Amino acid sequence: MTSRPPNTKDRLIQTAAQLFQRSGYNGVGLAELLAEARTPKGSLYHHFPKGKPDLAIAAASWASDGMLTMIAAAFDDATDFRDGVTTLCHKIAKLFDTSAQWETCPISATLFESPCNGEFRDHADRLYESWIAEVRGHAQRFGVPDPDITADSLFIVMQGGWQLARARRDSNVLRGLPTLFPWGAIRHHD
Amino acid sequence: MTSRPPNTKDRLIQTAAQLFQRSGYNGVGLAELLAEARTPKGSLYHHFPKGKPDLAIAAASWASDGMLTMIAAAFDDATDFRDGVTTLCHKIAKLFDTSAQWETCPISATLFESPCNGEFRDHADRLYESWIAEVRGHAQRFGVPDPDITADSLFIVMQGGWQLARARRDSNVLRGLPTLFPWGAIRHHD
DNA sequence: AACCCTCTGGACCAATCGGTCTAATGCTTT
DNA sequence: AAAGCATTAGACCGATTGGTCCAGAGGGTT
Repeated sequence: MTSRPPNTKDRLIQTAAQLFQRSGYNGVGLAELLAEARTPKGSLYHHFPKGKPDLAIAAASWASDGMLTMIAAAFDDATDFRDGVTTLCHKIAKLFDTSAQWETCPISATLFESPCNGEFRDHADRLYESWIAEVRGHAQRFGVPDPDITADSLFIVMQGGWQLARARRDSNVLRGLPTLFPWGAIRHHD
Repeated sequence: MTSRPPNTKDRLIQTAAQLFQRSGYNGVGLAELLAEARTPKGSLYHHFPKGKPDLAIAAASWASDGMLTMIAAAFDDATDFRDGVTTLCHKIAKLFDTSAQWETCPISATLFESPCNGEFRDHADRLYESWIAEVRGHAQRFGVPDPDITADSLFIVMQGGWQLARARRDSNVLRGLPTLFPWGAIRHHD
């Protein structure tokens, strides 16, 4: 795991991301969160004046950045696009094994059961779209026939794969995803 | 939507399923739930002695049954397996349009952020597995080459597809899933 | 030293949480 | 009619929720 950052704000963000991913936005109380981060309540409302919602946005963004760099790392070292997909799936399978195996997608857990649905939803959409855009870029770079559909498909398969892996408690579901990925069948739908 | 059942217990189950799907298990208070179901608190604890967790299990089971009959209906009227997949995707796209478009998979929303993770998790796994088993049965009936992988794949693609559809607020993502589904590429992974 | 501003520490708050308990209300069976 | 059980109704409870507020600690700058 990442070591505990000395910076109070970052410590809040990271423990929030961690706890929200485990129990969801509404499943984590400020008391638990502050205890875990070893931070008094005053600091929270200094760094995040709007309180819990503010912190949730920041935590989701931080988690999203982690995923972005993981995607980038997988495709930067790849010989072709398919190779990148395979390493990404294995990286995520490892992440699945490392983390508690009942965790949800951090974005979904943090932002998709909010009280103020509007802002949270928009932010979640933007974060997801940034993942897809990152993949799409690499697909284009490797000359994949249909980068848009390809990037969407990878997102779909990874999200669903994580869900099934969690239900089965088996990270091999994730490792098997490249086999399932529709390499030949990619084409536009109306 | 389904009309409000006169039976108090069923009314509790159905409104619970509805609200949990919208806001998650921890996002719904008993006060809101009871008000929506027009039921006093005593009735809840009469029908569900263990309270909220009990009700959540029942609500998830009820929602799961709905999905099972939807799957069965899609494949019973189908000429072949692919046809069944297509109608199922269209049915779910319709469901997506009808329901509020920020809802999660009912099982996941109800059971995956619980306090008592053990029992909830096991129940969620069983419900998901029943969906997959239903699909697998139809795949076998239609002579699909690899029923296990096929059923798993459909689950993965639908779960991920729902997620992307929600992010994009576009049910056509779900309607396009059959195109994406790996019809030719299906084979075993080690 | 005096000042300023960022940040921390935690007491305190109303509101809501899930849950318990008991009285009253039916409906059924004798 | 009387008894008995299933169900409803809601007052009430301690614990916890997210949030406010302010006193003071800490570190620079002058």
